[in-house]
Amino acid sequence: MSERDAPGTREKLLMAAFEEIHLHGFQGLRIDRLLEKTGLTKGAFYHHFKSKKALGYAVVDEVIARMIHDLWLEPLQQSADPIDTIGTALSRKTDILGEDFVVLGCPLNNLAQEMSPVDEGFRQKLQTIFEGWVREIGAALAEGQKQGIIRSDIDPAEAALFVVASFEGAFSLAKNAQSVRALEIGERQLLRYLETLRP
Amino acid sequence: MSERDAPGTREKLLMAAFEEIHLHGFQGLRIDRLLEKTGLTKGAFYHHFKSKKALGYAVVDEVIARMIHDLWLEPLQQSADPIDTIGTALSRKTDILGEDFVVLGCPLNNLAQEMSPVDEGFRQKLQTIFEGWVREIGAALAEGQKQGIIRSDIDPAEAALFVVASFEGAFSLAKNAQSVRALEIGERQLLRYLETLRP
DNA sequence: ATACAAACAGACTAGTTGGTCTGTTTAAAG
DNA sequence: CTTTAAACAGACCAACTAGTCTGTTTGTAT
Repeated sequence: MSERDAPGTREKLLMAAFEEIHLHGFQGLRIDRLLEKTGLTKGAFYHHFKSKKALGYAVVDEVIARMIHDLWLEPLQQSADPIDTIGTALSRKTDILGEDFVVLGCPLNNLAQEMSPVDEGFRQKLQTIFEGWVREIGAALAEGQKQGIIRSDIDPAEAALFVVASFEGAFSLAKNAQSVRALEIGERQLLRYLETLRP
Repeated sequence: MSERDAPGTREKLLMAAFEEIHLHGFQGLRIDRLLEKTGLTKGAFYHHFKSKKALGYAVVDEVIARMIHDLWLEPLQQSADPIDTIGTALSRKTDILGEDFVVLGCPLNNLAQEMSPVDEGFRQKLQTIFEGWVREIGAALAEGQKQGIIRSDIDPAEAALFVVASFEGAFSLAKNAQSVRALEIGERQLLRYLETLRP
């Protein structure tokens, strides 16, 4: 148990920063509060991160990107039926994340809404994540078309974007209403839409 | 042409504040920049508004609420076919508002995402607007059911929430992508969903 | 004309916050 | 055991910004 643990300290700052950003947004993130929360000091922080913005970028690259990957992209990889996979991915959200998490909004979309007009670097990083997300769903739908379990007259890329858009929209409404209800309704109606993609 | 025009000055501040909030968010709104933009001074501002927050509340109540009303609620009132009305309302957005407006995001959703976790007063005001919006679409769909032009086995309230959620979600993606494309795709797929509500 | 209150003008203040800078401690190599 | 650089500690700084406060101007009622 060494007192000095560079990778551990960095990770602690990253995770605490993710929580604080989820709670207050990036601009609402206070370095002092972060240090109080982690029990660290300015010296430690600025040793690991060049600036507050650099911390934000790291949260996007290392925390949020991985989260989307684990919850959405990974399950879609080995999937027989994309519609089923999306359906279970959707319904699992509320269970895994919990109501307290949900009413804070989607971390990806929160940051995108807040920072994309303010900082081009944030925007590009977040856009990359969105694009990858849509691309993978689109690919899964296209694969479904090949297998004949999805109608051939729909555009997989457009349908994929709609899935992400609807999900994020319902998440937004849930956040503002401070209730998971909107997200649940959104999921139900989104599944209804997805079923219309079957032959 | 009087120099002193209280209602005019207030209106000028309101509209400029709306633009600045649309550009930078409420927390990114700078009073000094607002005054520079309007050619007014601190004295004028704090004569008309008790605080920055009071200005924000006024923008929500008087600018954003009216905007939703004019673009969504009004058209739905005298409407024979709600699905058609929603469809034209959707497609008109890009035309009326223009690309420059669209890539800044939906003013309502922007503010909701930013402020609902930060300030309960904002959250409640914005929630009231969202609820009214969903309620009116739901009422139009229910009326459509009565007339037999919409399936009776769907829940109008849930479908209405999904319409708003999808629209806002697509708007969000468009904002982050800095392109109207996502919004157009979202509209197209949303219309596809809406058509499945017909008998 | 005069009084008076509303409508401003603008210098100044106080609190906040990201970032810096000097100095100290730990770990690991030689 | 020394040495050296990474890993901290924490006081301090400088910039920014909402809000205040005193004073001035304008419209208007009497």
